[in-house]
Amino acid sequence: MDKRYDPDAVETKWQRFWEDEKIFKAEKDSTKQKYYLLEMFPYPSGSLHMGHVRNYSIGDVVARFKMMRGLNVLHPMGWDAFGMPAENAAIKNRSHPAIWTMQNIDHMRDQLKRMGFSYDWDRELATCHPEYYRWEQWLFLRMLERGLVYRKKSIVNYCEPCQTVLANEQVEAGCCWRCGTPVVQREQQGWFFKITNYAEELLDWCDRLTGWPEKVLTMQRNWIGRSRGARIFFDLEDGGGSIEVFTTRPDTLYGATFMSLAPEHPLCLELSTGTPQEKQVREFINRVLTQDWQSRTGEEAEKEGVFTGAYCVNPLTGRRIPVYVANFVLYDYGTGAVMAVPAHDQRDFEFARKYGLPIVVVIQPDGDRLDPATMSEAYVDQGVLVNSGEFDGMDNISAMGAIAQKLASMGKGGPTINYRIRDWGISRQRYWGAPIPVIHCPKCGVVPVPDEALPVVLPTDIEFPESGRSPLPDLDWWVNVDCPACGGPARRETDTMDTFVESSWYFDRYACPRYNKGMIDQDEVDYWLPVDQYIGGIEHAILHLLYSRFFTKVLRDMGIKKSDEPFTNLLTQGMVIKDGAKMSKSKGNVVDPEELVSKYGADTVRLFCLFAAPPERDLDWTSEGVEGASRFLNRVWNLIHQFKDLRAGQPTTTAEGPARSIRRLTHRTIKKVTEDIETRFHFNTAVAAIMEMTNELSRVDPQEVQAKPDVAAAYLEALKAVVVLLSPFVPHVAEELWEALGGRPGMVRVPWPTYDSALLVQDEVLIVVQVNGKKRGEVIVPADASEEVVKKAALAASNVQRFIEGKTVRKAVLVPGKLLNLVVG
RNA sequence: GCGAGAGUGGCGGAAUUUGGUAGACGCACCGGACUUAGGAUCCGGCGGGGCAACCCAUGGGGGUUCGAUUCCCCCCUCUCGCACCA
Repeated sequence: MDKRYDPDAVETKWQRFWEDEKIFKAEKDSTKQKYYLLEMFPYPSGSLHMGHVRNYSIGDVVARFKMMRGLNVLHPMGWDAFGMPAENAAIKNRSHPAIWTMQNIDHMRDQLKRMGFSYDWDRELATCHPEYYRWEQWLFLRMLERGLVYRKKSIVNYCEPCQTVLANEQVEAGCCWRCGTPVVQREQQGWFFKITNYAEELLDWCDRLTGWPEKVLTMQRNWIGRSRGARIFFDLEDGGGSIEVFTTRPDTLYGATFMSLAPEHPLCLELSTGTPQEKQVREFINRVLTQDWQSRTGEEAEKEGVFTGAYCVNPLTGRRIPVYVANFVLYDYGTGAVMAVPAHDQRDFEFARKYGLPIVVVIQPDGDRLDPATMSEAYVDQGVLVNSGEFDGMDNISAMGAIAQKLASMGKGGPTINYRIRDWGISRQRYWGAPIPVIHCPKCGVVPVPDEALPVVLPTDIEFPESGRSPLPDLDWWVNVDCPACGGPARRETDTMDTFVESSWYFDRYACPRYNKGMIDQDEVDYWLPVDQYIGGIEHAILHLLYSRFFTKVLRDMGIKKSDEPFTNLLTQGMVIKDGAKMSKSKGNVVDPEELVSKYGADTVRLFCLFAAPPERDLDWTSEGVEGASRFLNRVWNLIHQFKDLRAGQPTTTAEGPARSIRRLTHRTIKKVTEDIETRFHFNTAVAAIMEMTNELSRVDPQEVQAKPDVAAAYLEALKAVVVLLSPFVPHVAEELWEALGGRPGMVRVPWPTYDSALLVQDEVLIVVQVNGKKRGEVIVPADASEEVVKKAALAASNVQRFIEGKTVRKAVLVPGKLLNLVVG
């Protein structure tokens, strides 16, 4: 394979070598600094797409680079193997989700291997394997013991086509994150993880995740949504308890003139039942609750409501205020009830105007007097309190605290912090997922499956029903069990866990994938975790990344993991675009990686992915660009083969001349490539620098290389550098060329080159001469020339003279080694 | 509406970290060489205007500076995220 570059032969050869030699096997070694590099594991959908190839190519550069830097690198791969597409495919092909999944895994594993990624395949795991999810079930039971799991009846998001409940995080703009169908609300029993217990910590740590993109942190902060305010109890007029509200504006309490409840709020019906309002309230609630999400919350949605017939009492004014049901109040947020202050909240203002409710101004802006009768919108800014009893005259910011304190002393509420984040609903009425390990006993209630009975294996000996409905509830032999507590007849839980549960801790399991004495081998996890660099798509900015952070904190608090956070650094890569749109089957613009690899080889495909754009940006796919990458590799191949028999000693040159220029080029490029990879992940500019270097090397006269020993030595050093610098990007062809140059196979064991800064300095430098900031000439001066010397040379340049003729040089600004600006006037 | 990011040749993108020759590298295109042939390869050109000296040019407008793609202010456009959050 000497003459022509044959990617297929080269790649097969080296992939076999890496596998045979177990080059990428990672082992704990406390004497070495570890580096845990992780890319988000794929869902085994059938075959690799370009997004995967890009993600994993980026990761592979980092992995190989860190290996060459001498770090002990853990770079694992596995499968996010539970999930709905498997069920859909099973229905379509009259097959079984497990078979479909396993076939896909086999195919995609081959594809990954064909790409030459540096994974330690001995650590491969699949989340649908009972030996994986048994520990997830084990953790579920521990969380249950610690009160971090609970079951409740609640109004949940339900996706009809997917026939399952969705967590809040899994609803995007009112639609299912997976299939895009609008979700409907449903009341249902389900299991929840108490992520709200960690809301505060999850938020606080956002400030300490300095290795994460600000964009992702902002999204997480908004999702958690902390707001400072007060809780306030409004007693119901007719005895019978009170309505609790949360408000960020306790300073406006004296202006609260009515109360608004979310239609889902149980009090709506409770309060109206038996009153003349009952019928109207029922009709209103029914209408709102059956409305789809779009029309209820869309921009044009009008604020509407109905009086419930009940009154409650403003705790500070003692005034009775009517209780309304209002369509714009969210049951999910705060307490599902809002004190309405029409003068100082735009929604309440509109609502009050519509239904003729009183508007009381309690905040007056500086130098203005608001009049409820003439106001055209709510006043929401700062001001001084009026109509507020003892608080009159106080600025509203101070009043927030003062009023909250007053409420606390009255036992009617007090200062509080509210979070937007809800608990994580993990129940899924689906088959292809990890069974929730509990048993329902008519006598004992919910009984945990005993640890020794784990795993609760998902029965695979089933006929998958065409309806798509989970077969589990109908599997009598599986469902009917003896209660572990009383021994009486009982039923298994038939909900399975949200598949995001599996992906919330797989990175821990990679540290000890075959450990069978527990979920986590602490020694291994303490050594490898946290993940030093995580790489994946931005689409997981909230879901997966937030859940994983939560799990890490739970495991830490259980004492089985030390890290506070799972991922120290996060890189979110852009999408792969073609013809201006994301690659998708429906758009018909998909490019199949497998076809490309068989046409050009994996190295070319990898190189293009890395060269065409920096990782965080979208990558515009062009077939011409791939051709370009392929051409470059051919040029490198030919260049190396032209000189592979060159024999030369160690380069030692220091005197100016061709050898010195070549060495300067080499060391300049080493510096550039190293910095681009290490500090910025700017692989596109790193590759560009190597291209520039090879371009310059091919311009050197081969006869001169052969004839002069010092040039030959410098040239050989340069060629080796090109190959080494390229090796993280295009590892197969690099190994082949390295071997041709007499190097030992296994380039990740070759130390990454360092540059000699002494070689970067030049004896003579080019100084750009500007006159009044515009370039007027260049001069070459000795590198150590004084300002006087440079100035003299500059003034002597003929073009410069034209621009200063007849004028005085008022000032000269010298940027050493670069530029001289003459200010004339 | 709010928040974040981005606007540079025909295209993808450099230079923004530290203000210092704008357009690296690649693609496309044009010309040439080799050739029976070239869609292979190699060499050269390639922001716009001008014969040239030069002038203009980094979304638009202002500002700071000897000097601004880079810093500051205003505006426009695009992308992404959130969107009645009380």
